[in-house]
Order: sequence, then structure tokens, then C-alpha cells
Amino acid sequence: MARFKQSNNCVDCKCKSSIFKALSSTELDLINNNRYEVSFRAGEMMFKQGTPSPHFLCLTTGLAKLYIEGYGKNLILSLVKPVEYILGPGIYVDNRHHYSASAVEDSTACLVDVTSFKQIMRSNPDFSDEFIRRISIMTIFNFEQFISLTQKQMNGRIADALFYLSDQIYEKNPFEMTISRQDLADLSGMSKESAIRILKELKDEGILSVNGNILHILNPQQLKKISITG
Amino acid sequence: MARFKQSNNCVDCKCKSSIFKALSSTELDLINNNRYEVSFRAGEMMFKQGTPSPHFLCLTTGLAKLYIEGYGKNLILSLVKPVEYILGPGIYVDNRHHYSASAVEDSTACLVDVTSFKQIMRSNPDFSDEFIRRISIMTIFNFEQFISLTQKQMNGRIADALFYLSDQIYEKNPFEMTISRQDLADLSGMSKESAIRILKELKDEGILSVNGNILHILNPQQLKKISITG
DNA sequence: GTTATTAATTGACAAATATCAATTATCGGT
DNA sequence: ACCGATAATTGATATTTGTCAATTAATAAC
Repeated sequence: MARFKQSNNCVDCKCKSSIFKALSSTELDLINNNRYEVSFRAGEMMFKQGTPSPHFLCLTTGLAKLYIEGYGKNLILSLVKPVEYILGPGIYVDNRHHYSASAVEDSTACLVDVTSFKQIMRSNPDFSDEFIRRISIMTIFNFEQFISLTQKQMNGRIADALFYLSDQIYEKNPFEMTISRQDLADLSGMSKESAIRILKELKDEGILSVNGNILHILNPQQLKKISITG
Repeated sequence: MARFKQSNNCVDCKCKSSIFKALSSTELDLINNNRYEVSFRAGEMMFKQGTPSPHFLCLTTGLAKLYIEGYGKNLILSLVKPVEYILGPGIYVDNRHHYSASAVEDSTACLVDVTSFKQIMRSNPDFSDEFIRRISIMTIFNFEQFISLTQKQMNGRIADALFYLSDQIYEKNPFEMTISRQDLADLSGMSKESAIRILKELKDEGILSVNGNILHILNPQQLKKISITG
């Protein structure tokens, strides 16, 4: 289960460097007074699709996955690393979560009352602009994912997922893939067995090295080509 | 080609009933002074993915499709009917269109300067809240579509598309499908031939009647079942 | 350390879907 | 009403992908 603890305040927090940079100290105080800190173990669910959504979450350490629970399978929308906030579209619609979130690695997060958030959204246009900019970037990313998953074949989708992991999430090239093969499959819209098979193919072709969870993209040009040709 | 004409003003326009209801008359004047009206023939492109996006568009008559141009194929994100605005995520990111828009039926629209829009977004929290609410609804819809296209088989996807057309777009049950079979395929993420075949199957099973472009969902319960079982 | 449990892997096969080619129907412009 | 161009339809086939079952590897709990 999640463990609760109250820590120091928002004013000193590194989260400030993120979306909160536009906030005045008064506004930071408001956030600070309406939040609490939680930690999650790897595998724990942070919140579940369909449940009420009274907070937004700011991930301070660890790694989380956001995923839609579909018909028997999950679809991973994105991975979230520190320091990034998680705030779904339900906040302004029905106050429900429209996707679930789970900790992939041991994680800590701040939960902040949505009411305070919305209040600041209405009074601070810079913050509001920045927030809209961020959800717009997520939407654009969703579009790319949409095209990848609906129009590319499996090799192209895995290539896209590998670049996503290497470039956006772990930001290294030999990287330790802390998500499971099933997660990789859920991120690429295919069965776990297919994902594994394609990793193996890429390995056999010398494009990728696979040692357990340590992946190394050996030939990015070739992998990019696979991503484009689908 | 698109024909331009200046018409009466926003204050009397039925668009007011939509997102603009939160605007003061001063703000409506600002919009009114920074807009122009355009008409499009069926098939004409309204704007193209990748081009600069200096306006937002409010569809006043007709029907439009919003679609991502992928690798050889298109993916229709949504259909837009009057009175609805079209404003992509690029506005707050890179000032580019991230999808294309085309008129499916003869259409007219108002183009409004984005700068005026953003100005009002910053000064009118009610308007801003309403706008965020709307893009959130679109995001939620995209999620549903995402699940439909990535986790359901063709029958389920066509079922979803048929309900979308009947319930959301044409709002009738025997309805005239003004989009082409190719568009239906682009909306369901499959080849045109497959889309046609499934329409035929549904027809043979007595669930749907198909007479040219007049479609009639004869057995909604059964079709809903197909949607759910995938 | 040992064992129980879960994750990863592999192969064989079945199902779903796209592609290609060939017709047929439909529609806008004479 | 006729003609050319485009859209819709159909069938045959190849490709892609998932499913199932069996095995091996890795991990966590004792």
C-alpha cells in the first residue's frame, strides 16, 4: 500500500522548474497547503480509470505508466518520469480518471488538490497558457502514436517504441528497460509474444542488442528506416 | 477554390450559442473584427497538416473531416458539423496544423485570428475553462477511438463508426452517409474493401440496411453487442 | 539456498486483414 | 440521354498477427 508522508514545501521543490515556474509565492503556498506526498512500490496502482479524480499528481521520483484498460488488454498511453505532472482530461469534464496509472519503478509523488489548481488556472494566465501548451503537446504525441499504432506494421511500431524509450524516457542508448515485455507490447499495440519475436528479429539483424533488460540500439539509422517504412 | 465573403456580425451569429456564450460584447466585437467568412465546396481542403495555423475555424454550415495524413493512408480523427469550432493543438505549441481538414459537404466557415482568441483566453476565465473543457472532451473521445482502433477487430470498429455517424454526426437513424466508403474505412482504420465487406456482412445478417448511401441500423442491440465483443 | 511463482521465450497453427485485379455502379458535365 | 471519370463492389490470394501450448529463465518468499 501507498505510504503517506508530509515533506518540505513546494517553494524549494524541484517541481518548480516544471509547470510551476509561472506561479507566484502566494500561489505556491496555496498548492503547498493542499498537497500531500505519497510513495508507491513498483507495480502499485496510483489511480484507476473510472474513479473520481480529486487531485493531480506530480511525480517526484520513479517511473509511472499511464494506460487505458481496454477489452482484455491495456494500451499504454505514455510513461511519465520525474518531474512531470499527471492530470487527465476528466478534470474539466466529469472529474473521473480516463486512464489508470501504475508505478513501474518505486516512485514518490505529490498529490495536489484540483480545486486549488483550477483556481490558479483562472487567475494566472501565464500558468494557464503553459498548462494548455503542455496538454497540447500530449495531444500531438497521441496523434503520432495513433498513426504509429493504426498504420504501421509491428516492426515499425516496435521501432517507434524503442526510440521513445531510449530518447524520451531513459535518455540513454544502452538503456535498462524497466518496463516488462508485456508493457512494451501494450505500448506497441500487439501481443507480448509478437513483441518478443520482433526484438529477437532486430537482434538477429544486428540492429539491436538484447541482454535481458539491457537494450542497445546498435544501428539507429536502420531502425529509423524500419520506423518509417512501417 | 474557396470563396470569401464578409457577412453580418458575431453578435447575431448562432455560433454564440456554442463556445462563445461566455464572451462579453466587447470580446465578441474583437472576434468579429478579426474574422472573415469562407465557403468550401465538397472535397475542398480547408487546411493542410504541417502548414501554419494563424486562425481558428468555426464551421457554420456543411460537414468537415479532420484527418491525419499518415503513411499512404489517412486516419480520420473526427467529423465536424455546425456549429463547432476547429482549433488544433498546434496553436499553443508550434503554430502548425497537426491534422488536415476537408469539406465533406459544401460548407461555410468563419476564420478567426488566433491572436484575438488567445487574448480572450487570458482575460476571460469562463471562456478559458469552457475551451479547456472542450479540448478535454475531444481528448476523451480520442481515447475511446484509440481503444476501438487498436483493440477491436474490424466488425467492432465498423459498429463503433456506425454509431458515431448515427448518434453524433447525422443524429438520425436511417441516415444518409455523406462520407465515402473510403472515409468510413479511414475512420475505422482498415482498407476500403474491408469496410465494404463488413457493411455487406451486417446487411446479410439483417442488422443494417444498406441502400447506396442510406444506412439504417435495424438492430442496434445486436450492433452494440458487436461493438463490445470487438 | 530452495522452492513457488511469475515473466520470458519459442514453435506451430489459426484467424484476421490487406492487397491485387477485375467488374459494376454512380455521378457530373455535356 | 450519353460519356468519361470516379467510387463501389467482389473474389482470390498473400501477408500479418494473434492464440495456444510447452518450455525455460528469472525473481521473490521462505
